[in-house]
Amino acid sequence: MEHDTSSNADCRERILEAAGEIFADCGFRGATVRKICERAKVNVAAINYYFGGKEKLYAEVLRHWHDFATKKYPLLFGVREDAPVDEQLRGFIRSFLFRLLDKGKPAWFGKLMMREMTEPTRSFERLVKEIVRPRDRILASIVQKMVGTSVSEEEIRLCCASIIGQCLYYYNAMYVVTRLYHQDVSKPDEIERIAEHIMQFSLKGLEHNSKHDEDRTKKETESRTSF
Amino acid sequence: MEHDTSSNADCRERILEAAGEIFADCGFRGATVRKICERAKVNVAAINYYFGGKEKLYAEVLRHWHDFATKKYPLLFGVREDAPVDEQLRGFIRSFLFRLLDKGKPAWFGKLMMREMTEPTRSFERLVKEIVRPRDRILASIVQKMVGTSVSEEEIRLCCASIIGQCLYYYNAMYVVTRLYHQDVSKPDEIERIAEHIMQFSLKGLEHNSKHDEDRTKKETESRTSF
DNA sequence: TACAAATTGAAACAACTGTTTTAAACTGGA
DNA sequence: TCCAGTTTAAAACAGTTGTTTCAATTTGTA
Repeated sequence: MEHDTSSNADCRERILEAAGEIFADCGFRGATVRKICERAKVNVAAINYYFGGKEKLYAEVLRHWHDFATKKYPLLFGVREDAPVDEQLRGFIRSFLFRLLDKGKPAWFGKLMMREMTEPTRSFERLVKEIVRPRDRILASIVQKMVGTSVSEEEIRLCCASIIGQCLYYYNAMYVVTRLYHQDVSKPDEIERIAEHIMQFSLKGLEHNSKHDEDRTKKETESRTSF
Repeated sequence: MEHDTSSNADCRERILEAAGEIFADCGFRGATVRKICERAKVNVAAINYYFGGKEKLYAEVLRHWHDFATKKYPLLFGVREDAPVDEQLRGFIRSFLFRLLDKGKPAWFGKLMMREMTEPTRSFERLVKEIVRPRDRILASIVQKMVGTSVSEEEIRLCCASIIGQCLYYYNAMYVVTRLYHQDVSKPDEIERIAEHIMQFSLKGLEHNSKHDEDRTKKETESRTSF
């Protein structure tokens, strides 16, 4: 029979589960097929049999756990698109943080994405096109609504970067935060507190731009690349 | 002769140079002794002869390039400790960004540090104690001066995280920024622009927290806007 | 010059990598 | 029951890893 997309749920599922954890923990290169197979309790040949190789398994893992993450934490955390922009931004930040910091399966995809950003594999291009860019567009449109139309494209990009950067920090520097402050950033209460701080910090950061735009337009017009 | 700390400058130096680049590019696990030796134009046995193994070489590389980075980009970018706190913060941000984004050797240590944070090696503990914690203390004291004494330790930590997070973003998401906006974040002009944005964004973010402190009009007159 | 120590070079080592092979075990329909 | 087709299992494969061995070469010094 065809062993392409959706048969042999048992073994296949077990491999996807084990691979999700191992890839998230060790990265693509650091994860070994033997480690994955041991955790999934299957023979080393199973990965090649079901997925056709380590790389194709990795691509499947990305797909599988992205669906899972999207289902558990929608992009705006359930906030409706016609809600006040402030609420939309808060939803975005909370979703982004929970996807990265929540314990276990929900965070697997976030970790994989993070690894793709710092050391891309062959899946990078697809991920940027299908996942990063759409999300970036949504955040940019939220920011745009908050700062007004007189702010340049580039400054909106910088503001988006400031927001995303604050969120990513808690994942990237997780070991440091733990070591330095003995703070567990994966507890839901803590995530909520962090989210609210980033929300308030960014609200003020954005407000600045919306009031000052006329002073700085002369400096930025040179490098404006609108589409 | 003793081949312990500072002899055989030629071969040793060449290995440190090559290893700095390869480790920064590929990480500890990703870098192979053969790749390093090939670039350094030495035999594969040289690393074990001069440093006693890959791991000890790595520790030496961290030491060596940290000294280099500190010399080229001091912690506050040359701003004196008695300068206005705003200037100190600006110096800190510029130093942090240039250390990460500047091209070639100056960035090697920043990249190695970043890798240590996301996937620690045996050098992690020492780096946190000797480098991360002191730097964190300096930033915290700057932030403390800016927001006043009535702000809790935890809120200062959150603010420091927001500042560092914004800086780290441009390194961690470098591939994404390049792909998404075709923007080269390693050009000095661009780094300066990013630094100034983070400076302004953070100034407002901090101001929010110190809203209840009234006595802070002396050094920030240039950037007072809303409220 | 002579000689012991330091350095280099090529080959080999054992451990580990992803993948393939080969055969045995299982499965479900005739 | 039988038996093709599917799935599992163990072993082996070729390639790479960090490290070691050991002889050849270079170096410093008396």
